[in-house]
Amino acid sequence: MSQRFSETPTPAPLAHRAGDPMSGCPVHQLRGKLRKASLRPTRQRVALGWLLFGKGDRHVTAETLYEEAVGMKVPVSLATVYNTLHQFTEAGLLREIAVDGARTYFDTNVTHHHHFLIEETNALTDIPDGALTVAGLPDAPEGTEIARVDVIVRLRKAPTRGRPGQ
Amino acid sequence: MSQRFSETPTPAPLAHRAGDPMSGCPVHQLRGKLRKASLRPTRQRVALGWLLFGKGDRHVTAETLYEEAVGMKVPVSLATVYNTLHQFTEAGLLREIAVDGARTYFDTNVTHHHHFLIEETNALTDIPDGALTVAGLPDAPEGTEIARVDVIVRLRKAPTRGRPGQ
DNA sequence: TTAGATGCAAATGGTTTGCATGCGT
DNA sequence: ACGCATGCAAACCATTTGCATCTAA
Repeated sequence: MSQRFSETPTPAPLAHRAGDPMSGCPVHQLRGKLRKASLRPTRQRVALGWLLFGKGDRHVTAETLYEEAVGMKVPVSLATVYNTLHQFTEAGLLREIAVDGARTYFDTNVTHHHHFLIEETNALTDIPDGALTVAGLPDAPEGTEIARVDVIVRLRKAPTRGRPGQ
Repeated sequence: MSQRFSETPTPAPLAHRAGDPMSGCPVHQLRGKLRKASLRPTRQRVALGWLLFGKGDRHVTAETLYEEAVGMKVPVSLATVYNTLHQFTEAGLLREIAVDGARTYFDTNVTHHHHFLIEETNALTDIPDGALTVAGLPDAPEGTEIARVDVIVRLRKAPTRGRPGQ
């Protein structure tokens, strides 16, 4: 829900009004964001950025975002979506998450947090920050340091109780 | 290090002497294991089982195991390795782990435990059981229950200190 | 103008699948 | 002998890459 652009000084975050990705002032913020990351604010990068950062925390795959862009009449190719997602990730604007062997997810929430994974649909959700902590981490093997701790809570449909299982 | 065949009544686990996968009595245990899982103890299943369970806890990929088998002169095809790994997993003899978007790992340690992932080499290690615990799990979204909690501790090479970084 | 970005299509790499043959029971 | 298991090669799918074209600066 809350935006987490820890680096954006401007009080108003990106969300402005949904609609034409090219209108309004938030686009300027976006262009700034991109510039700061040494990424030219091209048409497709701005459009994808708009889709990604314009409506709160999201978990997308390349395919997902591509179809969304196509649906919004944004002219972009799948290859560019992949490129852009990776460039955004390198720039720290996105976080890459690999939970199942197949798809790769990108999370617009780059703060430290963990995830629910609904096993049936492969849907990914943020675990509300706060409570969850990992205790008793053993020390990293020598010569290494801990880069990150990822917790995936795998959810399955609860056992048939009131309603018939599907 | 320790074997974890909680269901095997025999005191001596599988390890016997490394060498011909077809010799000795441990093979009988293996055949029994397979039978119990309704898997015909065929030459390649027994051989792969031997490779997997004959030397303590392991993390393999299909490719890894395939090459090991080929190296041991075990006649097996890659497709069969994939099949076998999945069948063993369904039978509860292996645990499947997806940490990066690419390969899938299989862990011979099916007890509840977590993993180190060395980012540079993509090597996977068990985190010594015990200390590590996850606290403050939020309740699962309605209609779902927690199937499993996976913790991946990503390690990166420690910052250059004594010796030059590579 | 010019370096960098995009689009397309072909290449890649891990994994799966179909079907003829082989082997455990 | 029967039927599942195996092997091979082709199919698959997400992702990457090469290269010609385009575009932001």
